[in-house]
Amino acid sequence: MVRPSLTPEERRRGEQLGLLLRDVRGDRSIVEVAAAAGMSAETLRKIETGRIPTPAFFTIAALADVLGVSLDHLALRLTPATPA
Amino acid sequence: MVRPSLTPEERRRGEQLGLLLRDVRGDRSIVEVAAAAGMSAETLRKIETGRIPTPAFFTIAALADVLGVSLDHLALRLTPATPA
DNA sequence: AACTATACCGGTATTTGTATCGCGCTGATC
DNA sequence: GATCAGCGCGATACAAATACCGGTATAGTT
Repeated sequence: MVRPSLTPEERRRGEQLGLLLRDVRGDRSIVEVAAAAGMSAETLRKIETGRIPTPAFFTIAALADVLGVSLDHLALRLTPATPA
Repeated sequence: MVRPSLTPEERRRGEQLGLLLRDVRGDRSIVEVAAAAGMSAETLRKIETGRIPTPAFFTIAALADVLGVSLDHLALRLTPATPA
């Protein structure tokens, strides 16, 4: 009747997204990228380390824009099972 | 020093996303699409009507997948000013 | 050694996302 | 005209997203 806790799989998915984003960031600093995407460095750090497993759509969109990656590219690599 | 409230622009952006999604849904029922995307009909309804201005990334990704639209397609039409 | 920059983590605070329930409305069918 | 299904909204409940602060660690510079 309320919002259920995130499943381990959802958390894993968040980790994957984080790893992917971190990889794409490359040498650029967290502070720089976060500022460019209009978010705090803490938030970006948590996203990259998977401690924010289900970030907001526009947050990821801004990041993808700054990092020069396609959203579809990100999503495709992260739609694991999604069974039934 | 805490999480600030959403700006009117962010809310407008959420409305735009909702309109876009509703448009793409076309004739299919909310119930059907929501079920296919793994979410409740209420949630989809709120997203479409802009009452959830900043939905989760994976939620939109699942919807985009079900509706057969590109995430980049959605994001591009919604990155309004984002100046400086 | 002191300083600086970058990164990580834990805690705290507030807003938002998501789910369920209940009520009202409309349209179709009986 | 009563019933039923589907859509919409408001209220309620809890978990999560995001931001800021303080502390810690590591590496590079002077």
